[in-house]
This record gives sequence, C-alpha cells and structure tokens, in this order.
Amino acid sequence: MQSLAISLGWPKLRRLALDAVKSDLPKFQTVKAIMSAYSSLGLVSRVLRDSPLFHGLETAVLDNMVVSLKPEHWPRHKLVMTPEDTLRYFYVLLKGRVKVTRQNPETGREITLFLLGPGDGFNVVSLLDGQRHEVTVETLDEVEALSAPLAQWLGWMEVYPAFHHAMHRYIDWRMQQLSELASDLALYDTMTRLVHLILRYFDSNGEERHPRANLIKDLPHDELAHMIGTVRVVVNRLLSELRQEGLVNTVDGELHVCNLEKLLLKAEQHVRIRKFLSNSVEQSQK
Amino acid sequence: MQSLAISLGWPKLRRLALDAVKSDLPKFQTVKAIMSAYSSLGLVSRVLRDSPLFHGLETAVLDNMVVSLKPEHWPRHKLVMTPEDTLRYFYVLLKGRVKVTRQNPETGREITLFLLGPGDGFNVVSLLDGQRHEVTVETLDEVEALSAPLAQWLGWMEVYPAFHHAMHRYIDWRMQQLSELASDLALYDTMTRLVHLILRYFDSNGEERHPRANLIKDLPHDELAHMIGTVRVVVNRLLSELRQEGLVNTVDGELHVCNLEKLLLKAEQHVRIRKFLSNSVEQSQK
DNA sequence: TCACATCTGTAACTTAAGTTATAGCGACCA
DNA sequence: TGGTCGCTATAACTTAAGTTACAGATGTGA
Repeated sequence: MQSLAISLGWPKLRRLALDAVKSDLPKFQTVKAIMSAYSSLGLVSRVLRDSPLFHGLETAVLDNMVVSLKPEHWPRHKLVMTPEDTLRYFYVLLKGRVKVTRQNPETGREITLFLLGPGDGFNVVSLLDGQRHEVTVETLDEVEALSAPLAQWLGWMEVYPAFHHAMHRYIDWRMQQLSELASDLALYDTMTRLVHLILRYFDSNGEERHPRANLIKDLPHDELAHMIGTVRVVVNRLLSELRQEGLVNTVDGELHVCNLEKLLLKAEQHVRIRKFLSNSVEQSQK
Repeated sequence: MQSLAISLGWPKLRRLALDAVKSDLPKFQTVKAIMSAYSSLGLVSRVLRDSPLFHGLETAVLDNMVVSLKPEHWPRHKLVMTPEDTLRYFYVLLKGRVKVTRQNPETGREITLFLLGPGDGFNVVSLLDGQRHEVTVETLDEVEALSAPLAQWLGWMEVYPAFHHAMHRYIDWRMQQLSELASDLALYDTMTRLVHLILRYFDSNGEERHPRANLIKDLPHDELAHMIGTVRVVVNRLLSELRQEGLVNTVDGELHVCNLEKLLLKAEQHVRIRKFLSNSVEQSQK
C-alpha cells in the first residue's frame, strides 16, 4: 500500500500515507481509502469546504465526491491545458496558482482571463456544454490539484442539487469577472485598470480577508500586465507612479496598499468602487 | 375577449385576435388561449423553435411554456433594463435587436457586451444565480419580446432536462463570446477587431446563413464602435480604408463584404480565423 | 565565485488611436 | 421650403501607451 501512495507522485499524500502506516490509523487498502482518510484528516477538505464550488454541501456528500478525485501535481510554469483538451477533465486547485490565458500568436501578447487559486476550479465552462475553448492554462507556482472526468462532474450536478446550485453560482461569478475584464479593457486607461486590479485583490488594511487576497501580491510585473491587457514596462511605470504618490509600496517583491482612500479616489469615485466595497463587506460576513 | 387582446398592447397579437374572431377558429376565452393559438399558428413558435434557447425541445413542452409567457413591446432606443432590475425577469426576443452594455460614467464611453436578435434571451446570467449585474439593456429597433419571472424559468429548467441542457449550451456560448471580446480588446488593434466583427457576422457570399448574419449590417457607426471598444470616428476611418482596398462596400447604409479572402488575410491568418470558418460550416450544417 | 537566468527600474523614441472641428447628405415634419 | 435631426465623411491635432534599449539587482546551480 505504501507503493500505491508513492506511485501517486504527490509528496504530501505520500508523506501522509507513510505516517499512516506508522500510526495507529486503520490500514489502507486502496487509493480511495487513502484519499478518504486524507480528506477526513481535514487537509483536503479544508480547502474544498471553503471553496465556492462546494459551498453548502453536506460533509457526507463532499467526502463521497472527494474519494473519486484523482490527485495531480504540477511544477511551476507548466502548461497544463491547451484548447485540445478542454473537453476531458475538470480540476480543483488545492495549492498554488494557475492562469487561464489567450495569446496573440502574431505579437506574442497575452491576456489572462482568470487567475485561479486554491479552491478554484478550471474548465468550468466546458462543464456546461463540452465546446472546445480557445484557452491555455498554465501554472504560476508549484500546484496541487484534484481532477475528475467532466462526465463525473456532470453526474454529481444531477445527483446533488446543492452542488448543482453551487456550480451555477460559481459560473455566474466567473461570467461577471469576464464582463468586468472586457469593460475595463474598453472603458478605462491603463492606470485605472491597474488600480482596479489592486483593489479587487486587496482590502482596506492590506491584510488578506478572503483567499483571493494574496493572489496577486507577489506576481511579477509581466503577469500583472497580462491581467490588465498591457505590457511589463507600462505596469512598471504605473507602479513607480503609485509608489511616488504614496498609494502603494513594495517590500521585497510584495505589493502593499498604503493609502486606500486615495487609491479608491484614483479609480474614479464611481459605481464599480461602491460595488467593490459592498462586495468586500459581503465577503467578510461569510 | 377582443379587449383582452387589445389591452396586451401588442399589435400583431391584437390583429391576430381580431382575425380569429372573424374566422372559424375556436373561440378564445383567456390570454393563455390566445397565446396558445398564436403559437400554434406558428408565428411565435417559428422564432422560438429556431432559438438556441429552446433547441431540442418537444413541441408540446415548448407550447406549454409559451402560453405562460407575457408579450412585451418596446419602441426604438428604449432602456429596458438597468442593473437594478436584473433580478426579476428573463426575456426572449421575437423581433428587433437589443444591446447589452456597460458605460464609463466619467467619459460617457460605452462597450456593447452582447448584441442580441430574435431568438436570443437576455438576463441569461441572472438565471444561474440571482446576482445583480452591472449592465444596461437598450433596444436598437422596435422590439417584440416574451417575458417570464426568473423563478418561472428556473422551474422549467428543473422540470425539462432538455431545456436545462439547451440553457447550458446557450450560457456556454455566451461565455465564449465574452472571452472572445476580452481577448480581442487586449490583443488586437482596432482594424483587426473591426474585421473580426465583420467576419463573425457575415459569411462568404454576403448572404445571411444564420439569423445572426444580418444583425450588424445596418448598424450606425457608433454602435459598431461600441462593439469593438472604440469610437465612431475611428470606425469610420477604418471602414473607408477597407472600402478603398475593395474589401467591403456600403449600399445605402448596408455593409457588404466584397472580398472575403483578403478580409480573412487582414484578420491575420491564424487560429481564430480557422475557428471562424469551421464555425460557419457547422452553423450551415444545422 | 562565476556564469546565467529572472526580475525590476528608467529613459528616449514612435505610433496607434483618440479628440475636436467642420462640412455634407438625406429624411422628416411643420 | 426651409429647418432641424441623425448619420457619414475627412482633416488637423494631441496624447496615451507601446517599443526598444540598457543597466542594476537578486538568486541559483555548476
């Protein structure tokens, strides 16, 4: 059984399995059993329980799903999905970040449609109806994830109404993010877009409140650039400007917000700002 | 009963009702009965049957749904939905076009997220989970539509699996459109975006093949501009250029494609072009 | 500890595309 | 018949933001 766990190639799980062998936990026979134990130990389920994908699911249901999931482990900067295989699997992230992008083959320019972190799922849209999607998914960190075939997920959506509902909520939220991105690109200048980006991912005192909070703070400038549809040099320029005005600062590679009020002001004191504020209040209430 | 139909304020239906009274059709007692007859006469159902929203639904089911829909009639350039009422109704268009937009209150600039025509539905996303959406919906023509409360639609999605599936397909397709828009805005120059727009709505010989075909051909330049995130003057400039190169021309206000090959070339001969071609083939096979 | 890679910081230059302005055309209505 | 309105057409000007180039910082592994 030790070899089983090891063959999974997933360090944490392997370590866990080894521990389990030495400990007085019941002996494991199958991968499923290992996963189940792993889950009941709370390592996996902590992430999943906080994930919007599984929001409102009963523990029993969640556990039942978890045991059918296959662990995945990817190194940094690895291409994990091309348009060709958008039809096969659905993934949930446990650790590390991933970006969903599209490129301009001509110029090499790139736009990040989604930046995903622990608890996020990708290939969400393909779930609805398996159309090929022109996107590329790439890891930004070392990543641990769980996967299952699309059909499996669709099955669960039929069987568990709560899960179905959670998925709908999640897709809705993703769709909103996309409209937000498109509108930003069309309606605002690069500075405003950068400020919007920062505001969406940070909150008033610079501490994280929800998991999404620290998702961008250590990103290199060109990844930030991809998120707002511009290039590295421009982001750098804008950040210096913000730094000089005392709105943000960077401590060894990490971006911090200094003056939220001024930042909000800079993002032109309108609709979407109020929206941002009410959203973060909402988030903190959860 | 005559007065009932008239009170609906829907010219066509009213006319139909009047005809029915004179004809040897069975007498109608209720609005539902009128709608039902209207539908069975094929006027409504022709549009609905071709609509992706109801694709694959049995006639009986569709008819059953239709009788619960409320007819709406709006004049040209009427604001039919603000962010405030994204939570109430879902609409299906029967006639005329509608645009779903977002504005920059500062500059007055506007981006059209979706251009919808007969058979399209709006407030799609709110169906999934009733979050408020920061969009505005406005008519471009005189419009006839059908409406039902969101709850009603959700109910149907639960009761009719085929309908549920059709809705998912539809939402998926909308989401793809949004990613397409965002990528275009971030990755290509205005000329390329304009060409992409034209290519998406026209086909090889300038004839319409699917309902979406003639959706943009008579739009004023500033509406075209809103669709690609730019302004009227620029679109005008670009169109003159295309006209001079003999790629398109305009006959009394209607845009036509002259030279598809060159146009495709101009849209830089890559991925998304091949995709366009295979899409339109797919469309024509349906 | 040197070579190499990855990232940040600036400056000088270029250009796409937005702004403003003005003229003309056709439709519609009084 | 003339006046106003909505739309197209073009030209001159301005600027945001992209490009290219290079220098310094930091880290990693041979």
